[in-house]
Amino acid sequence: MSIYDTLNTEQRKAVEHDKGPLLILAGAGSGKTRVLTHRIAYLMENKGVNPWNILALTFTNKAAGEMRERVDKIVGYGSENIWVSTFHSTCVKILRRWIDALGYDKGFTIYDSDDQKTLMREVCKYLQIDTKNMKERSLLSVISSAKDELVTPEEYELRAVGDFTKQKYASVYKEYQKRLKANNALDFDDLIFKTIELFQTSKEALTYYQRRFQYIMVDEYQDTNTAQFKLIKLMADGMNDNGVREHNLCVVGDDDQSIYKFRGANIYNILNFEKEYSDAKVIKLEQNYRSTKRILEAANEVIANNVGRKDKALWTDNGEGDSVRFTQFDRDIQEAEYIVNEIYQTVQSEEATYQDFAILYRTNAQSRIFEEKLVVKNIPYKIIGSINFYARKEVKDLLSYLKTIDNGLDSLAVKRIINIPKRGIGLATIDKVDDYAARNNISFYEALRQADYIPGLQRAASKISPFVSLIEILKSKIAQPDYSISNLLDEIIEATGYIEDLKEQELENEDDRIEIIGELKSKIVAFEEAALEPPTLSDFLEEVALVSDLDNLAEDNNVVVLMTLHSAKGLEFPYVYLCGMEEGIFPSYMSIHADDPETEIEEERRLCYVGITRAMKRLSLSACNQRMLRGETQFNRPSRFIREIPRYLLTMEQNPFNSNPFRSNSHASLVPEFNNRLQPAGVTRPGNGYQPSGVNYKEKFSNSSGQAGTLNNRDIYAGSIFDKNKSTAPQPREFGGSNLGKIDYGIGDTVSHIKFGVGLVTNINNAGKDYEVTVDFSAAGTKKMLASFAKLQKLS
DNA sequence: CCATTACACATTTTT
DNA sequence: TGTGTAATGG
Repeated sequence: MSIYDTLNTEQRKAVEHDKGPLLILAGAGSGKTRVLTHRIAYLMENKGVNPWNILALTFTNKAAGEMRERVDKIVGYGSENIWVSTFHSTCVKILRRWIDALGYDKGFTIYDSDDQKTLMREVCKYLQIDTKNMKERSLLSVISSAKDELVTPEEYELRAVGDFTKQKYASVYKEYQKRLKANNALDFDDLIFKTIELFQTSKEALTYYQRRFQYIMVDEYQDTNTAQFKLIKLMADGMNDNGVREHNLCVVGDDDQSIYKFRGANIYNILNFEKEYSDAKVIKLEQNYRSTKRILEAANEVIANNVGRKDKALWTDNGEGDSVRFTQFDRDIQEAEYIVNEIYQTVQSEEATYQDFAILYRTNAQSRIFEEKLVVKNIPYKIIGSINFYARKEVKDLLSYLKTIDNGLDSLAVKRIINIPKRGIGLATIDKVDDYAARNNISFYEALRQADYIPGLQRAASKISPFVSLIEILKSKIAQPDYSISNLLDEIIEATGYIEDLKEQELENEDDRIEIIGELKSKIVAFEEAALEPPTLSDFLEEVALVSDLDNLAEDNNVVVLMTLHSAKGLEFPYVYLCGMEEGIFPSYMSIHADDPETEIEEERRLCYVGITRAMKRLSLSACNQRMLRGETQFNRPSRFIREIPRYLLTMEQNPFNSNPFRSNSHASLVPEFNNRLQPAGVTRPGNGYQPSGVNYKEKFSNSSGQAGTLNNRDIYAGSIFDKNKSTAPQPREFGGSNLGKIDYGIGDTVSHIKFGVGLVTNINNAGKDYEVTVDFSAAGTKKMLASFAKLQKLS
């Protein structure tokens, strides 16, 4: 029995396809990762393909990591030579080696969206652009789209002739790009763009990678943009050793799960793949292994409302399963309370554990209310997205120190920290230094070093020099062999008094912030420990630039996860709650009122399809008649997507709280007209006659009835089965983290530290809200550390 | 230079 | 509602 015996016919066909372009249309849950990994194994084992010649591209680190793991498992020897990584890190790897051909330094830094915005603010200031009319974000998205479409600033300028606005954009784009280069920095889009530029500039580089990557595989192909496609095409266009162009390009995707058009994903990459490669073979994977029949049929019915999709019919051998449930609540708080309570009950009954549940919503703003209820119920949870760990203030500050030490050319980082903690260096000073730097064509940091010569600085210069010496000292430390990145971080925190400064500011969530610094430290230590050779500071900063918190999902084990539908793509959960199924929320107000609502609604529908197909066992949909949005109450009708699910698949629940008898009547008009088929039909797709009205219920309701204004929380909660008084409980943000305030060891105890190993506690001082612990480590000597920070484990 | 306050603003966002 | 930026006065 071979590993390929477990594949179905189509999967097997895909796995055994070895030469020439291949498009795999893989429906949700059809085992596409399995196919990719098995195909890699097959190529190596049966076709003698050298692992060195295989490239597998994904969009997320998580996907790359999972594929790597699975490939390692089934391939065995030689798997480490297979190049499995994300588009962006692939490009970084290539650029680190060759980018000097484009006039950049190989030690370039990568700017995240925050950095981009800061840089854009500088650009706007310089070009005297009123950011009230042209917002940084929209300018950045113009530039991003240009880069996605491979339009250079020069080309953009040429195309802008005669169009005032576009000319403005062109000058912004030009200046922005100029400054990136001056900072020796690339933004995310540049990583792709510059790699293509490299390939077009250096024949040597292109040929090198074409020869190397004889077999290319691309996951989530529907999400590729024009630039990414160009990149793939360039690499896949090489000749093999016999001078033949084989185009051994295998792309896997699902046009129904294309949900990133707003970010430049070009759906025609997948729809027109066969036109681009006329000899392409197409294989459809239509058997779903994930969901029950009912869930899958609901998904199929919804997505069938889209036109212009590749014809597909997902089916499953799984059981019928429970019926899909749609629950209508009066208010958003009830929705949250009900769902959280149900999760609690289900776990109590030992039917499931917390990690089996996902709460999915359209916008991040919807998470808050669930978080409140989860805290009250003491249920461990994790919110994905909203604020990226690496986007937190404290983390950005400390990383900016590391960046400054690593690459003085990154002026953004230097400017960020020059007055953190406060050194009495203000905007006026920074402007003067900036001026001087620009005039002398040197970097901001270099200008700081020459502060004494900058005219008009007198007093400020004396404040600058200690900062420069500090950075120089730290630079010399990290240059020493055996001096680790975590040592450096400690040194930075100590030398700058960062934590003390944080405490002095007396911010309300001080503990959280300190905990976050501890987390950063752990991440650095973990990174250092995972590396085979001691990693450089640049290595670490690069890693940081390319990770998101979705990547760390596996770290927290038994928690309920909350995330947007976008973040949920590629994941699966036994129990899925799809909440906020309301017109104006999902589909979003923006899509309903877009210039081209048809297209935008289709993207929302694909998002809905993604959401539904995340569920394995049970799917619960819910909507609320009224919800608080940005401080005002909104009244929304249930989502059109609910109506697109045939009635026979759904169990309807009306306001299970049923606390206020008159309410259920007053809202009778909110019950959607359903696709009233009571029996399954064949391959039907009747238009159900529904016309998107685009009219928010808010108008209708407030015109026809004044009741809304007379209701308050008390009315709704009267007779509630839940205790409303609990909702004011204190709110820890996440579980499993800090033990702040209590430590389980004392003087004389033996403890272990993640890095320093085992040691004896010799002293403990009460340092405000934290403890300063002195430990005598057998290997590392005596160290003083903050308890919240060091995460010491008691051994005896 | 820094703290306070007023004000605008708010889809989704793998990297 | 709640956050992050711009304007203001000390």
